[in-house]
Order: sequence, then C-alpha cells, then structure tokens
Amino acid sequence: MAAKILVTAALPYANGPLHLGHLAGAYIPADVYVRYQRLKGSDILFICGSDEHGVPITIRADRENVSPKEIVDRYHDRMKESFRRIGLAFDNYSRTSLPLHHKIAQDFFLNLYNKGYIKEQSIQQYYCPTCRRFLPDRYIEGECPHCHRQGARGDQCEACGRWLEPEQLLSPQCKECGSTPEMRTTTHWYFRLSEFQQRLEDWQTSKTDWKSNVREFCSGWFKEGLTDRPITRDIDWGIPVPLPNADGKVLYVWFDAPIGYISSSVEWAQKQGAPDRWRDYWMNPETKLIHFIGKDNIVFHAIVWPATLMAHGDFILPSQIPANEFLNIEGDKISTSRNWAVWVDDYLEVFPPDPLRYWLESNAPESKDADFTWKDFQTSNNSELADVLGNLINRSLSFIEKNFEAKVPPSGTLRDPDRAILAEIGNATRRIGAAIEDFQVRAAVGALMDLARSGNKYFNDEAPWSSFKVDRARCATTLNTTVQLLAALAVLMEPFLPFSAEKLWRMLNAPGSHHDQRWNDVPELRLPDGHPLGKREILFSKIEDAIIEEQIAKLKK
RNA sequence: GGCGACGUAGCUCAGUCGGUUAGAGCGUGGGAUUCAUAACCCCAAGGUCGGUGGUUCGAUUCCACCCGUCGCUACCA
Repeated sequence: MAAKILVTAALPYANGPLHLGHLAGAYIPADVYVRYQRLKGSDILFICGSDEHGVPITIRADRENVSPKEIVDRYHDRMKESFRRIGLAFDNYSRTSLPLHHKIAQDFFLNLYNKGYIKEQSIQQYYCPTCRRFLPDRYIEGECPHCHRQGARGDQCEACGRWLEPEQLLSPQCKECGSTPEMRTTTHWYFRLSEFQQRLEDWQTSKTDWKSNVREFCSGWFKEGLTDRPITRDIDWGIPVPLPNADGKVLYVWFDAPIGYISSSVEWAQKQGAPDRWRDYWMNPETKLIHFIGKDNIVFHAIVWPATLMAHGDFILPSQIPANEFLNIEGDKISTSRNWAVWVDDYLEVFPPDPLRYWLESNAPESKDADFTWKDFQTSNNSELADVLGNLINRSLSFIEKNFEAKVPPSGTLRDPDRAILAEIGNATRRIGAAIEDFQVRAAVGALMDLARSGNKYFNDEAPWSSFKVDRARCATTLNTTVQLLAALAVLMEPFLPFSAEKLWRMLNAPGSHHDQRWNDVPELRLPDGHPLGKREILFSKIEDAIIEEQIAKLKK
C-alpha cells in the first residue's frame, strides 16, 4: 500500500536570485527524497512557492524606485526557472501574492481569532515620517548607550555586542533615509504562543527520530519559555488583516509564509481539476508531512508553525523537519549584499545541472556547515562522476559497441563474480533507500558511487579484453552482467542525477521510461540477450582548469 | 552579554552510547593492467581525534576551563 507523503521545501524569499546555499540546505535534499519516493510508488506531493511579502521587499522596491510587485514578479519568475533547470521536481510552485493565498491566510487568521488565540495589544514603536512607515528594529541606527559608538542597530550594537531595545539608542536615525524617527502608538495582533508550550513539548518528546540540531534548538526555546508573538505589521505590502479596525495592517510574513504550503497544495488540486484533493493530504492523519528547511528556519517550523496548526485544528502536524546547516563559499559565508555567492543562473550558463547536484548531495551540510570551493567541485566532477561512474558506463558500452555489434551479449552461464556483482545491486538498492529515508543524502549518494566502484572492480577483475581473445562466451557473460548493472544504475541515479539517469536509460535503449521502474524491483531489472543498445555519448565531461579559474575570478570580482 | 553548535589525515567529512591496530572519498607515493573520458585495480605513506586539567583500570569519546570558528538572541522569510 502506498504511503501518503506531503513534502514541502522552504518558500524562498523573492528578493534575490537563487544561490547554492538555498539548494544545499533545503531544495536538493527534498528533491532527492521526493524522486526516490516516487520510484517507490509512494503517493507523494511536493510543494513549494515564492514567499513574496515582508519589509525587506518593500525596502528593496523603494531603493530601486519600483513597486514591490515588480520585485517579486522578477524574482518569482527567475527562481522558478532556476528550479526547473536544476531539476527540482515540484508538483506545484506557487507564490504568496496570489489572491488564493491571501484568502486562505485570512481565513486561517480568522479561525484563530474566533477561537481566542489572537489578542490585540497597543505598543510604542518608532515611525519614520519621511519614509512614512514604522521601522523594524534593524532599520533604526544610532549611538550605542553602552559603548557610545555610532552605527548601533535597534536590536543590537555590532561594536560591543550588546542587545538593545530601539528606544535605548541615542540620537536614533532611520537607516534608509537618515531622518529622526518619532515614537508612535500602534496596535498589533498577537498569537498566544505561550499557551501552546506544554502541548508543543509533549508533542516533540514523541519525535525521537528528529535530527538532534532541531531537538536541541527547540529545547533551548522551551527552557526560555515561549512568549506571545505579534503577527501583524504596519505596512501596505502584504495580506490585509481581515478585521474591521485594521486599516494599514498586514499579516506578518512569517505568519503567512507557511500557510503558503497549504495554499500551494490547494492551487495544485485546482490545476488537477480536483479542487478538494489537497484535503487528502492536509487533513489525513495518515499523511506524513515533511518540511525541508535550512537551519535558520528551525524555530518557525518546529515551534511557531506547529502551534498555529494546533490552534487551527483542521490540519495535520509535521512528522519530520529535516533541517540542514549552511553552505559556505570558498571559506566565507554566503552574503547577498557582499555579492559573495554562486548563483544558480550563473552556474547553469556554464555547466550542466547534474555535476552541481552531485557535489551538493555528496557534500550536503547535514551535521555541520559545508564549504563549496570551485576546485573541489572540479575534482568531484572529474575524478568521481566522470572517472568512476561515467567511465564505467563508457568503457563497457564502447566495448560492446566494438565487439558485440552494440547488442547485449548473451548472458550464458553465470559464475560467482557475476552473481556477486548482481547481488551487490540488491545491497546497494537497499542501502541507498534506507539512507534516503533517513534523510542522509551524503551516505545515499556515497552508496551509489560505491556500487559504480564495485562495477569498475568487477570489470577490471574479469578483464573482458582478455577473455574476448580466449573465451568469447565468458566475455559475453561479463558484458551482459555489466549491462544489467548499468540498467540498475540508471534507475538508482534518478533521485540524485535525474538528467543523466534519463540519458543513460536512452543510451541503453531500455523500454519505456526509467520513471516507470519500481525502486524495489531494480535488483531484478534485466535487459534481454541481443537487446540493441542506443547511441553512446559521454555522460559526464571533464571540467578544464581554465573554466574553473574563470569561475573563481568571477566570484572574487 | 546570554544560549547553542563545531574544531578528527594535505583537502572535504564520517565515526567513537569509554576499551584491542581511529575510518571514507579525493589528493600523494609505489606496483599491476590497458577495454575506456590518460583512466581503472591493488598496496602504502600520512592523524599527540583544537589545548590544558579532571573522573576512570583505561578518554579522541564523559566533565571543567581555555583557545579558535560559526549560528541564534524573537522584523535581514
């Protein structure tokens, strides 16, 4: 019976293009998991979309003198295209500026409001009369009351490290325009998060299979004690608060973003022509809800979001939150403002998608931050993908082409080494599957390469170039066995290297699509004797030093 | 400042719920081989497991402190 699984990947914020950090933390691990589950035959839905509200987008729009709408349209389209080209297999990629999402988020808010989980409260907050908006803490600068240096932010002084309240700053200024802000009274709506502390703790206690980074992070928060959180803001870009006395108030972006998972699912169902089908997932206690995120997202997905789901009551809670650490680039942390990043668009101008996927999979920041270097990427492509996996494919297929008219040689009589390598396919299939189900992409892709290494060893040990001269039947058996290994690899590669998996399937001229194969049947997959092979091509080209030097130069520019 | 994470071979990282010779891939050296994208296979060298002290029969693994790197600290999604 097929399991029902609902997978989400963090909604990327639509104020900049996609970079490798995004892919490494959430999207590639999610994609590997989803592609694998599809081959397993699971009933799985993979949901994402752009997160398009919030203050940073309005500020970026002001700076560029365009509307927030123009900003989010630009980046929504770019990110969606980047995802497609790198092979992210979303069932639906939505966006939070859709009217559908606004309606669902407002209904969600009203549901909580009507149940008494939202309270109204007046607070004092800085307002910039020139920019005509209330200022988030980090957009106010001034003199630190402790060390008296300039440039301290409303939340913290970078110089002395002390944590501040905005009103403590001496001679505060609006970071954007430099004007002196004034204190004004404003009203906001607060989610009574504090009421959910016990339920959340009880719930998480049962989640013994969660990653330690998530559990530890949350236990720290529980120790501090959860407090009620404002979930509205005074800006005009966002989802209007659906109450009569709420002009100029919108929902806080962190409140509406995760609801985007639901509205993206609803949009998917509508596109399917089965508008209620999203309920099969979101309202079905048998469904496993899995949120793939980066470590910056842990608190929201493991505490605030489950609490809002509990408050609402109609939807299932997350069953897993595989949070990854961060990716550095050439030793330094990624910074959009310093332009220290490798952008997915730029990468794809020069290279095919799979080598990057492979690097990100075999170096996934699962337990600690990882470091991307172009040199390492080159090595990974050349000496692993090309030399181990690519060469196994190429050496065996070209041998068959030359000596067996590009047809699968007769299997003949199997001997121990042949049986051993075929058994190895079964072992690898199970190992890779178990690792993916345990969210260990590094180990999974490692097991895939181990199988290719075993194949190379087998090929070498059996030395068909020698047996061809003295025992042609034995040579045929070796090649036949190798072809069966390649067919298995074509399917096993799918979650990791989908573009190359497809190509390999075609090179083998195997029937139908590799997508139609079943993961658990891979060990029994056989191409018949005499089966004509397709056109051979190089799956993974080597990357020359000069190309890598160019990329490094571009980064340091 | 508070809380937390990390520091293991040249590089990127596993691992050790305390116990005989600490692992992988890549890189390096040597050997064998030649079908293939000058590669593949075998072997080897290389680590005081950040530092100091403690607990223990025994610590890389537990504890304390120190050094270093980083994250979070509630509006940089």
